[in-house]
Amino acid sequence: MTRPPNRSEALYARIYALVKQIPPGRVATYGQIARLVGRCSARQVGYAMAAMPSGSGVPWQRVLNSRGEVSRRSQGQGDRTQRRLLEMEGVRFDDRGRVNLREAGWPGPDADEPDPFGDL
DNA sequence: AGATTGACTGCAT
DNA sequence: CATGCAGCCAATC
Repeated sequence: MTRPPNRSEALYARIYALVKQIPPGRVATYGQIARLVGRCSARQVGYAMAAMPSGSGVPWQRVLNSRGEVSRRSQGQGDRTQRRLLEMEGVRFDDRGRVNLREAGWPGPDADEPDPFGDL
């Protein structure tokens, strides 16, 4: 049979699958996704996002950096679009353009629902 | 095969 | 809390 799929492709598929599990109004970090996927660094997650075709159904806008901020893109105004999409979902940014990960952070794939007592 | 870049992160200053 | 530097893995030249 043909040779097995490249590790990179499987890795990308994993990343996309996890990002798809992030519920609206929540955000995750590159490092968080990387750890959930395993054997993957945050850079690969960012790279996967950049290599992802538009319209793939992946809520890429819900992935932020470890500081809870929208990462600056090398090209285009994608970062602006990302922030707008998140605000539209109810994610609030402070004056410095940062999101409170303690509040809007995605708990994980096993807790896709926010806790009812999530008030600190 | 070596060097450079990239939607990153953690630690030191 | 802002800035700087090293580590990180894959893609591109």
